[in-house]
Formats: sequence, structure tokens, C-alpha cells
Amino acid sequence: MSEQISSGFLIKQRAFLKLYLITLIENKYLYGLKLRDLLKDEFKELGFQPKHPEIYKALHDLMEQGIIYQRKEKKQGTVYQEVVYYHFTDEGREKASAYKKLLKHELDRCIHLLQKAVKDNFY
Amino acid sequence: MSEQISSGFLIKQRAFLKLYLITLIENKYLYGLKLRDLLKDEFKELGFQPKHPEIYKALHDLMEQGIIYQRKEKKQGTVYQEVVYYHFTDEGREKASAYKKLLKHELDRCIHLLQKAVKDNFY
DNA sequence: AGATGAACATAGTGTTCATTT
DNA sequence: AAATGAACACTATGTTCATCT
Repeated sequence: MSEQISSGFLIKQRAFLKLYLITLIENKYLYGLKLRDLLKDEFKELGFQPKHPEIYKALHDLMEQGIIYQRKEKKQGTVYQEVVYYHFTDEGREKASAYKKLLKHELDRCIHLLQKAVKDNFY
Repeated sequence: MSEQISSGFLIKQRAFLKLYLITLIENKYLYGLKLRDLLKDEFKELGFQPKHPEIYKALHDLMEQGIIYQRKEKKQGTVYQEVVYYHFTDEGREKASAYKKLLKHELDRCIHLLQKAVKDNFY
């Protein structure tokens, strides 16, 4: 059912993106492609360019987990167009914070793994 | 042809293992399954349990890159059995060190990516 | 053209199987 | 049984396509 965060090696891109999307939905009002644009820009210097289907799949995962839901709304700006914005469900914030806690441990584990590799192979 | 180290997100397990295998071949005299045992043990606490086919594929990659070659030798110990040990080719050490330099940058990039995620989502 | 999403293709890795010693 | 490796299967992700505004 619910996807894996990792398989013991490093965190999966999907989980990584879900973490960011939760934080972005908490703090910004953006629809799918704009979320991708923001993330692309954010990671540009680190060479990571998330693709739009991954963003959508991550958002759909968060919906399946009952954390967010989507609402079609008029695009903010000049042209009339309906786009999909995301909002937390009633229990969404709580679930999100549980997920984030999980991810925090996972990120720490991954950082340790990589730092260990630097230590073991270069010093 | 030669495999990718990453796709812009995190380093691939294969590349990660190749780095370790180079270092192990530099410093120890072990055949395939023993290399896996050692790595399994090394990463046990971090929840990473590399599987034997991945180890073999990583070793085969290093051979295709002309860094190492294999030599069947009698297993060190009591029972007579031929196992496969790995040695650096003539240009192997140089190539290995070039590969390691590459991987060092990749590891650093990945660490930054993960540390950024911690910063962006938890502080 | 921009936005959403599905469909399809590929790649990376894991599980199982075959062979030999 | 231990060791090596191939074959096969599955999952994660990327590329392309379809639809709608």
C-alpha cells in the first residue's frame, strides 16, 4: 500500500518530495506546477531538478494518506483558469507532523551513512 | 555504457558500493561474499544490508572500467576451494583514485542536499 | 501555451534460481 | 553448505502523450 521511505539505503525521492510539499503547503499557496518550479529553483545549484510527474505523484500519495485534499480554484492572476490547490484535511496537520518526524529520522540516518562513507573512504 | 553515479537526486547504491569496494580491495584481501559480509556488518546499525548480487554487479562494473581484474585463488583457510579475489590492474590504481575523487564530490553534494532538507523542513 | 494527469518506458535493485566446489 | 553469477521480477523514476482551459 503506502510507499516505502527507503529500502535501507538512501531515502527515496518520493518521500523526500513529500516532506518538502508538506512544508510548502503549510507556508505557501501554490498549485502543482508552481510547487515544482519553486523546488526546481531551490535545488538548482545542487543539480537536482524534480520532474512534474514526481511532484504530482507525491501530492497524490499525500492525498491517499489523508493528509491533504485538492480544491480547484481560479488561478491567482490575470487569466481565468482553474488550477488545483492543496489544503490540509482536518487530521492532516497532525498526520503531517507525524510523517515529518519519521522523515527527520530518515534524513539523519542518510546523512550518517554518507558521512561514514566520506570518513571510511577518504581519511 | 558506464553507469550513472546519480540522476541528480541522491547517489546510486551501485556507485556507493563501488567506492567502498575500491577501498576494501586497497586494504584487505577478501573475495565476494566476504566483502559483502564485511559491508553488511559495517552498516548494520544504519539499517543498510547490501545484497550479494549488488556486490557482484559493482565488482563487475569495476572490471568493465578496467580498474580491477579477478583471479581465482585457493580460499585462505582449511578447506580447498577456489574463490574469486580482485586485484588492481596496472592503470587501476590511478583510475580508482580518479573515480574516488568524483565520488567525493558526489557524496558532498548529497550531504548538502540532505542537510538542506533538514534545515528547510525542521527549522 | 500552461496545467494536470495518465500511460508507457527504462533503470536500479531485490529475489530466486542454477551451477560448481 | 558456501560461492559465484545469471535470470527474473518488481519498484522507482523519467519520458512521452492526452486532455482541458
